[in-house]
Amino acid sequence: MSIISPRVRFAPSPTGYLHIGGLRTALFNYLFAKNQNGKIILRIEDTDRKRFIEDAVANLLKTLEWAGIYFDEGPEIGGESEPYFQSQRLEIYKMYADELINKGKAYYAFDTPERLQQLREQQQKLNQQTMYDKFALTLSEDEVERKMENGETYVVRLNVQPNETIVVDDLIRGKVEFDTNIVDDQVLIKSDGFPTYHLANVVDDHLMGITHVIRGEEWLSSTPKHVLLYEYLGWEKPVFAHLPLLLNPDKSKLSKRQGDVAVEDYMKKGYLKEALINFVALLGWNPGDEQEFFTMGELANKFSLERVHKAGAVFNIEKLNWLNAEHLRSKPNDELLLMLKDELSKSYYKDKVLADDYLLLIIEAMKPRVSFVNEFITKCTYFYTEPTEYDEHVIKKRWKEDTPEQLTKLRDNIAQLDNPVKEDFENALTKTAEELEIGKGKLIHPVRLALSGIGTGPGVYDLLFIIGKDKSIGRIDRALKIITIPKTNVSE
RNA sequence: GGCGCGUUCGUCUAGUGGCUUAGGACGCCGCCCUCUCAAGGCGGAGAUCACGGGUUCGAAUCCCGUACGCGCUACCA
Repeated sequence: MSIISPRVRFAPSPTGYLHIGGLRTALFNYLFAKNQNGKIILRIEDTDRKRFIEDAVANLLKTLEWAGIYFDEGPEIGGESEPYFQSQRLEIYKMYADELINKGKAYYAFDTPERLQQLREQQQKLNQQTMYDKFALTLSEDEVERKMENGETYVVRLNVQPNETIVVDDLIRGKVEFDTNIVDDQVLIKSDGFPTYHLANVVDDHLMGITHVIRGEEWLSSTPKHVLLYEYLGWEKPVFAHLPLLLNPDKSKLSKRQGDVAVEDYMKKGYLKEALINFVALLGWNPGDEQEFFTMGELANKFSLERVHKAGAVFNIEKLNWLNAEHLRSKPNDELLLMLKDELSKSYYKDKVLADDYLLLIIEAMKPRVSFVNEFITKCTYFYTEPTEYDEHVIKKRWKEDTPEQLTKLRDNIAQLDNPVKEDFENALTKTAEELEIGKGKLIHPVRLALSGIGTGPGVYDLLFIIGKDKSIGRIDRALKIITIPKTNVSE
């Protein structure tokens, strides 16, 4: 006898892109499966024909793969529970709907949308829960048969038995009770023959051997319907775990308008998958100790549903940015090189020929100063092109009356260097300062300005070495020509 | 309106009756390091634990109520 290893599923509907909340749900399912040595299945819930979107599935698959979430079974992978598209499982749902009808647990209904609408409005006016009034149950068998023969459109509805209490035992929230008097006779099969989510997800979860249903909290309210379905069909229920929602800064459910919600948006903005995964994992889950930086493997090792908490979490971009920088810094330089080259090929400097060794020097120098890969370019354009203008504030602060003379001297000393390394530049600068009997700062800041055009960045000796002797001299000469001393800088 | 869920620093969170003068992280501020900016190190401000009642010798932690927020309330998922 062996303990049944868990089987979980991620069951998105193909809406065209992967929502960040969907990524979180997928991730928690994935981490749970990995942690428990179980299997994770991808199932496409495409039962809404009105919302069919071309290429949505391909997109979903691509994004999930980018994120590093891999499935044991699903579209393109296959598995013992094929097919994994609900739209290809229509006969199965029909079969179980028939079984429910035969058991008296479901029934045909022929109501017009207009009548349903009216009913709803009436109930709302009376401050009642809006739900179907079981009118179709008053029809005689003959009437039903006649209507069917006439080809009237119909739906199949769940026949909820009144005056019962349904207890949903949720792993995260504990026992949640519902009164069946306010559980609606949910449509199971729509008039187009497609099942609704409620029927399809229960049937598939059972047939696919799903042991744990891990999904967003928005499903908690309809779980009693699912529980009823399991009971009416005589099936064992899975364990339910409803995840807290991801929220906008104003605490409403995370949505467009208030920021990016598609995983692809974050891909495009240059976020690392490692950072996004790490960040999203920490939204609603914590390891119980003080670790914040995680790799996917570490997450899988430590993950447990018991440590998922109940309240919704605001998506806090600042922390994501910090994690992105952390993950970026944790990467080896040769990996960053590949990423930088890719970024470069899409940039203004795409036609520039740059040696790997040169780029590696930039990476080394800029690594602690960037949060995103593209900042290896945008925060230090002076490594790719000569500065054309010089920061006025820096000129005002650092470029004094005697600066040109001092810089010229430094330039001359540098010119004498033969194949200099970083230390040679440092020695040259120290020597110049001594000869001039001035502090090194008098030279350092103007040189930086001349080389980079700005007042911040890596150490000047690094700058000199990376940019190189000849180009450095050229830039100093150019700065000497262009920068004029503002009146306020003239001493006395 | 009905039903359900939730509520600890601005944000993510620790906390499961005494270990808590409520801990950590992001962000913010300061100091150190230092040629600048970062990174790093150190420190600081920041939460009457939504509110009101209980229970208890003792409650952020248990119970009840209220408020607020959110979700669901479709032949969407």
